[in-house]
Amino acid sequence: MCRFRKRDTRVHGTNGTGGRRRGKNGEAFGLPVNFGPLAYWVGFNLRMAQEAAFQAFSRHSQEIGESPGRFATLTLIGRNPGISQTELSLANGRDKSSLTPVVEDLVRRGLVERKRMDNDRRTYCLNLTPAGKKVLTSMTRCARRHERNLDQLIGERDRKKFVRILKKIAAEIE
Amino acid sequence: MCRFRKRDTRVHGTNGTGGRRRGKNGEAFGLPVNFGPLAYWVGFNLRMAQEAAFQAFSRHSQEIGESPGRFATLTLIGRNPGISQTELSLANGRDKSSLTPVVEDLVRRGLVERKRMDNDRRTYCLNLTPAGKKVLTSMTRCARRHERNLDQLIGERDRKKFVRILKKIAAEIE
DNA sequence: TATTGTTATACTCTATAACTATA
DNA sequence: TATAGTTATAGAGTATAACAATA
Repeated sequence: MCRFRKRDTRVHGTNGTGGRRRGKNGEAFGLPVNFGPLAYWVGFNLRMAQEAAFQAFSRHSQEIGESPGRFATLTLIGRNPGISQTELSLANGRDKSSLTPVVEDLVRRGLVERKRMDNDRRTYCLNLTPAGKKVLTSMTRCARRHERNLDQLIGERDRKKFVRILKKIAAEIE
Repeated sequence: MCRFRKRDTRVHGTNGTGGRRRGKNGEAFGLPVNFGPLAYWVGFNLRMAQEAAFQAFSRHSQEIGESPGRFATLTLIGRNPGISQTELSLANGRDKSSLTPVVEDLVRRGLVERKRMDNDRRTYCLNLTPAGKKVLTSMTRCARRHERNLDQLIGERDRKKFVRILKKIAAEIE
């Protein structure tokens, strides 16, 4: 039988008395969910924060028809003219094969131009087209707005340290 | 023509002189990639840190044959005995349809038991089996190890504030 | 009519391995 | 042999919409 859901009773130990209340038709009354150790663990909260921030940025960037992933790619190409696909894939930590369809899409839409290197015909070098630069500019504007929102939540005083910790985790965890 | 990749020259403005050096066979010499504003933006660093931490935890939890996602699900069921699938999906912010195959898998492997509610035959209530509790225990041990690694990077002094900021982002961004 | 959970389906992002063309 | 990039393919994780059973 499973009529009521027992609440976690670690604090008071009133075994079996604290049921998840439901109406006579079984609907929950919004008894809060117990997250246990997830509530204070870094890993879980890191994931939740990242997902929320990513979704918010997704919504913003949808307005100009690009995805967050495209934004990082365009920025890296813009900042490193002539970068190769392998270098690019190393820079954002993905396999080169994952980059192929992305670059293909950017080329097809006229945002990126791809030329063979003169002295190594295996290698492509990537550059933004004028159209690509324009898209990058508006995505950057969009990202700055997003960053301002984040800054307001974090507070200017803590921001630097916060980013420093994030970098440290990215670089040094295992 | 695209023989050398021009380096971003914002600092010195030596237009065209700083090429990405390559050997005569075209291999790069490890000129560092310029990340531009990505280097200090919260959004990008949040993503990088989360991915690194997630992967590290994935490797740990693979040793006991579970994925990070399963861990959150098991914890929530363990902490909220009798929780329904809809409540569960709300608690970790996914659609209920995404939960179906997960719960199915956990039930099939004997970690979770699923019963219809007496007073609402539409609703399932979920509970851990003894086997499920055992798996949760070893996953929790594994997660605590991971958390200790993160704590070492963050530092005990900054940890609380760091988590507080993460929670704030997750709850309040947009 | 509304809600719980399932199904069918599809999309995004990613990786591995085998391949090609060049070196 | 080794490297740059492509292809074929697969897997994880997610969502939407239509649906059946129940309320």
